[in-house]
Amino acid sequence: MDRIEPALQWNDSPAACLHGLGVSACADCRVRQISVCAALDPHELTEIDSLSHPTAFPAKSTLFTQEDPASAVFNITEGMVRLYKLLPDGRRQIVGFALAGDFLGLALLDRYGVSADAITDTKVCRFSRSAFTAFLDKKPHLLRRLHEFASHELSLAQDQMVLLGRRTADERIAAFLMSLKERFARIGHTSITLPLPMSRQDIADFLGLTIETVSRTFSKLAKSGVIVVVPDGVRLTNLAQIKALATR
Amino acid sequence: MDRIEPALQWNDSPAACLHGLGVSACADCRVRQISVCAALDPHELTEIDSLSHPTAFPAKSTLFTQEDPASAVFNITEGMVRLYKLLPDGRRQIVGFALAGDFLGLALLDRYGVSADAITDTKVCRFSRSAFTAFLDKKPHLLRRLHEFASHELSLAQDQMVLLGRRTADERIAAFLMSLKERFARIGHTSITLPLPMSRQDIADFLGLTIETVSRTFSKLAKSGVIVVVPDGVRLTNLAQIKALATR
DNA sequence: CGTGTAATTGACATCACTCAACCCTAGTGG
DNA sequence: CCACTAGGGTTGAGTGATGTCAATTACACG
Repeated sequence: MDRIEPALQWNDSPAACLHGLGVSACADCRVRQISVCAALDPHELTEIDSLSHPTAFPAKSTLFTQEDPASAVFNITEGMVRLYKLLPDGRRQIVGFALAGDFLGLALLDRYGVSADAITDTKVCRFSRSAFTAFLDKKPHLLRRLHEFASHELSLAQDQMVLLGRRTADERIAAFLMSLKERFARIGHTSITLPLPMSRQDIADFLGLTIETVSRTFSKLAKSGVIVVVPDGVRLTNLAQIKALATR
Repeated sequence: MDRIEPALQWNDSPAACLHGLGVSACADCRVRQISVCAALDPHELTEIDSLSHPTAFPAKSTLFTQEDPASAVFNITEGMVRLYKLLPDGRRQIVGFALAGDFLGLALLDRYGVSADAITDTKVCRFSRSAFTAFLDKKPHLLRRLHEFASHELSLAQDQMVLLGRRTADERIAAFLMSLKERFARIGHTSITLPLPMSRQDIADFLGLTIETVSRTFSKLAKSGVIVVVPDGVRLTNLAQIKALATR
């Protein structure tokens, strides 16, 4: 499932860099077609390849925090990342889960504004922000693609506002499962068994609930036969029902 | 305060168009410096001027709804607009209030995805989406500015997720007042008396609360001397306290 | 001076939260 | 091989912040 060219060895240490090993990552990048890079022609691909620093982050490591100066931007090629904001007293709101094909640092601002941790082992193409923006200045079609990505993010954020402001716990869980399922489908994972690599606490902090409410709601849905809770995931046994809950 | 050139007569009917009356709106546009148009040089300004359809929407009229094909984009020059999403059962989440200088239709998608109503009498520069995107294709620096606007919107949306997911009613109201005050300051209104042209129901639907909770919270803050509720607004008599509540 | 709409206030209900106990699994070390 | 531990997850009992329903007030408008 997670095919990696034998020559393409990813280092386990955080921020390990493969650039300069004679490995052409872009040429056989599995997420190229769905990432921002789809806007680039073969020649441009070799150009950006030379700017790219393939990097691996182990599970639970930090990509950046909300106060960090945004020195780099990231194209996720594998894994899952949580993006979140912390309040001074420790309350946390996860604003999104980023998957393969997603781009971090869209805003191109001086500070990230959100923190990002790898949930699973994660691989990214890292670019220095200055190099990336310089490249961007020469490639309006890439900027256009970046804008489309940002617009899509904004649209997801608006959906999440509806969820957080106006939906019940049941509906939040159902909508979460549906949207995650759709996102996994987009990157080629179409099983009705939905992997949930994040913790219950992560789900709670994404949905504006407590861990206990998340757990109880899973149990309730399981008892009514809509889902089956399995290790590190759920089977969506009654999709119609979940969809009904999610869009109600 | 709301200076209008005498020659620049705005029609009261919805979607009234002034283009072709020999009125050059851009030349003396009050929001040019803070809107997306700040990216344009004088020559480009005359170009976009010829694409612009100055339009007035009376209070309570609809600019567009979430299902509408996005045939136009809008630059708000005056007034206030609510942007919201409706669930099938009528629950509503306001995802933002748009003020002078804000741009509607940033995503450049086929559907708006959100609905927009004028709260006060509102004036906009309307552009057909096809004409605007065609213009955009020739002006990468305008696209860059549009992207900055979208990124800023995304950042606001993330802040709103924190508010909706993790803050108490008191904190939501305080944060709402602070952020609205800052936005009004940006467009030149710096008084400690903050106009609230939207209804309590609008505020409730923005903050994920009920109208009663909004009303009670205003009363509570007023009783503790932090604000004074006045017709169509509030006086922020203890800014430090409000800021403390808002950022806690 | 009535009428209608928005806002406020009060009384009560409820959904989700808090606090606490318990369970399950994986890892560790005897 | 099994006892022990630690961390994450589940479940239960009780509480509380916010929602619901209803009555009252304030204000704008004819």
